[in-house]
Parts: sequence; structure tokens; C-alpha cells
Amino acid sequence: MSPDPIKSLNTALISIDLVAFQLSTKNSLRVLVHQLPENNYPQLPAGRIEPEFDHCLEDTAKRQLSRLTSEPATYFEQVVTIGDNQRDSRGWSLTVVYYVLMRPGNEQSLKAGAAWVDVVNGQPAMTLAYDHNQLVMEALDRLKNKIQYSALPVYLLPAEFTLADIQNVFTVILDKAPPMRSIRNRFLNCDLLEDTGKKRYGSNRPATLYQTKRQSETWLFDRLYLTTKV
Amino acid sequence: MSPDPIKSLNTALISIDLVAFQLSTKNSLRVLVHQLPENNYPQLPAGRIEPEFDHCLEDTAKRQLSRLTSEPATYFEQVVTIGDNQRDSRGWSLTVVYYVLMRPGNEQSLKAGAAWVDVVNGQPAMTLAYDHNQLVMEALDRLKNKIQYSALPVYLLPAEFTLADIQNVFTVILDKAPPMRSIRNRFLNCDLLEDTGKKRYGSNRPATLYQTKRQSETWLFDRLYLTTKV
DNA sequence: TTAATAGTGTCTTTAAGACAGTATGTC
DNA sequence: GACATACTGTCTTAAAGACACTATTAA
Repeated sequence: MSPDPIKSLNTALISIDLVAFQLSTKNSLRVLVHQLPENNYPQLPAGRIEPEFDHCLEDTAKRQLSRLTSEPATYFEQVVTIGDNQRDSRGWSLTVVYYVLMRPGNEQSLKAGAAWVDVVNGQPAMTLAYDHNQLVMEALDRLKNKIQYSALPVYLLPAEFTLADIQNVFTVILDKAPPMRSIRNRFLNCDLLEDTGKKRYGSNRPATLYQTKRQSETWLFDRLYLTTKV
Repeated sequence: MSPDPIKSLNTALISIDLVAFQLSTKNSLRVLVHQLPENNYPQLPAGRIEPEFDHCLEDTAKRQLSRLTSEPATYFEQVVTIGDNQRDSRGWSLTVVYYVLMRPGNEQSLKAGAAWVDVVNGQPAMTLAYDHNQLVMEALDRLKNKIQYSALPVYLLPAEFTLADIQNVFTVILDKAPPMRSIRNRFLNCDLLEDTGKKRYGSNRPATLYQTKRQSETWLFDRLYLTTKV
């Protein structure tokens, strides 16, 4: 009896898992999942490295995303790699977890089997397959932390947005937000945004619509907001 | 001809690589390497998952460290996972990179084949095997960044140290350091250190020796030092 | 005019940073 | 005493935050 090829290579089952965040119209954060007919629980977009298509891990991760939606990600980052012999009954498994931010999109860009699951109280509103609830929580922790010292909130917004929209991103993700004064000072002093000249009208004073300047690096600030500290 | 088992499993060669940092007595930062007789270049401690010994990736990483030194790490963190089909001529490979901080130690704790390579100008002083120079630089970038908003400097120091020692860690790693005033305010206000009652004597006013309080979490501050910004 | 949200002025707070001064050991 | 390094006092600066105020639209 020849040894199990996995063990003889001293390797593990590898998958690349993706936590794709988006704001829903009803002011919640949600996560992209794949509902397979043969599975009880929806799962995160995930898959193996396909050597014919993927030159690097990012390729694999982006391919997972494109299988479920035609929209591109506005932000993309590796979270962590988890590996042990508990997660998968077949033995050692290893998962590289990425998270991405997406602009609010229309449902039509979703492909077959794709759906959104709301994030409620820091976790997915329903049970996901495998340890995917845990993976969402780890990505969410990163997101919660990083919006406090970076321009990440902008990547969850449409191409044109107001400063109040930025404040709203904080509220949705953290249930609290820094004061407008602080948001204005930070985001308007960092040479990241430019006035589009347009306004958003409502039954009140119209709000200035901004867009991000050119293809700028992800902006990092040198302080956290204290009002929203986790 | 049967397909290559690696490809048929759609998996990749996995290794866990470790960048272990330590301060040398002559005020430089150095990295632990393994010099194998059959290799031209020294390499980072690295290896495969051994299913019989390792329950999770951290186990594997710690085992790599213990093969080269009897000293334990004082700090341990995953940096990144790199995977593509370029790094290894055999095809797809995947490396989970960890970095660790160690206290200054005596050479006797090194095991056979282990050695230290100085970090000079942001990179190892000599060429390492494979892409290991690159991995060191990625870990170093993380370290350079993280010392500016965390208590990490403390984990590179002996159990008892002075505040000037902390300042020196900055100088060694970044070539510049925050003013003592700022270091004192930060590290003495955060309830992380306690006075040992001991002093370090020299031909000058003796310095208070501190130690870290109990088993505290890694302390994170909410601002960067600006004087040392990278 | 009112409701409603956008945006400003300004004072306070916090921690970093500059810098001069004092403290305490060895030699 | 000279020296060297440890440590403190205090003023400045930068950005967050509190909060009251003004601005501008629709209805």
C-alpha cells in the first residue's frame, strides 16, 4: 500500500479563501458567499490554486472573486494564513485568507450561486460552512482596526461620496463614529480627495461630493481615532 | 505517464520560513540563518509541516527555531504568505513567513549549522539562499513599522533593561530614535513596565532597570512617533 | 418659515517633540 | 572637582474631540 500522496509530500490541502465586504443599501455590512445546492451552509468564495491560470496567490484570490461577481474589488489585502490538522477531517489543511472591499453594487452583477450575508454583531448573520464564520470574524477584526488609521472607508463607497458617507461607514462597521470635525480634518488635509464640483441634494443643505485623487496609495494616518477605539 | 502528484492535487510545495531577529552586542540587528555544507548560501530556518509533530503552523514555525537555537522567542508573529510559480523551479510553491524577536543571547545556545547574519542598510549583509533576502526585508519592514506604535522594542531586550536601551533599539533598527522624553512618557505611562529596584552602574548616574509586568499582551499605542517615521 | 442636514469656529485635551536644566554616579 | 549619562520641567506643536454656531437647500 503506497503512502497517501499528501503525507508523502509532507504538504497539506491548500485553499485560498476570500472575505469580500460591501455596504448594503440598508446600512449594514455584508459578506459575499457561495450557496452550493449540495451544501447545507453557504460558504466563502474559496478554491484551490489552478497552476494553469494562477501565477501567484493574488491571482487565485481574484479568480475566486470573479467567479461570483463581475464587480472588481477596490481594495485587496491578505489577512492571515491558517493551517492545522483539525479544520479538515482529511488531515492537514492550510488556508490563505484575503479580504477585499467592494463598492456598493447592484444585485445584477452577482453570478449564479452568489449571495450576500449580513454581518450582525460582529459575525455573519447565519452559519457558514467549515470554519468560515471564524474567517469572517478575523477579517472583520482587521477591517475594524484598520479603518481607524487609514483611508479604507473610502473603498467601501461609490466613486463619488460625501464626508457624511465616510462617517456612516464607521457607524455601520463599529456602531460608533468619530465626530465630523475630526473626519473632515483628517480626510480633507491628506491630499487624497478632490471636490467633484457636484452636490448631493436632499431636503436640506446639499453635500459636496468628493472622489479619490488619481491612483493613490492606501493612505495611512499616524493616529487612531480614540472615540471609536475597539 | 501518470500526472505529477503535486499538480493532480492542485496543491503546492509548502514551507514555513522564519526570520528571527536579535540584537548583537555590537549594536546591530542580526538574523538567524542555517549554513548547510551542501549549499552555497546560508538560508533562513525553514521547513515543511511534519504532521506527526505539528498540530498547527505555529508549531511548525517554532520547531524551525528550536532546530537552530535553544533560546525561546519572546515575540512571534506571522508576516505574510507568499506563493507563486516562479520562486521554485519545481513549480508552485508557497511559503508562510513568520518573524520572531529574541533576547540578546550567548553564542553557546546556537546549535550545529546555526549562525547570525547582520542586517546592514535594511538587508542581510550577505546573499542568502532562494528569495530569503527578500523575506528578511519584508519582515524587517514590518518590524520597522511596528516598533513605532507598539512595545516591541522591549522584546529585543534582556529581562531587565533601561529606558536608554529602548531608545537604542530604535537607533539600531531605524538609524534614528524618538527623544527620551517621548520614550519615557510612553513606556512609563502604559502600565507595562515595573521598576526592579536595581540600577545599572557606569561612570555616570546609574540608570533604573525595568522589567515587563507579568504576562501582558503586546501593548499597542495609538500614535506613531513622527521623528522616526519611515 | 421650518426642518434637516452640511459645514465652520474655537476652545480643550492629549501626547509628541524641542530643549534647557538638574541629578547622581565614577574617576 | 570634571565627566558622562540619567532624568525632569516646561513650552510648543499637531491632531482629535466637544460643542455651539452658521449655511443652504426643499417643502
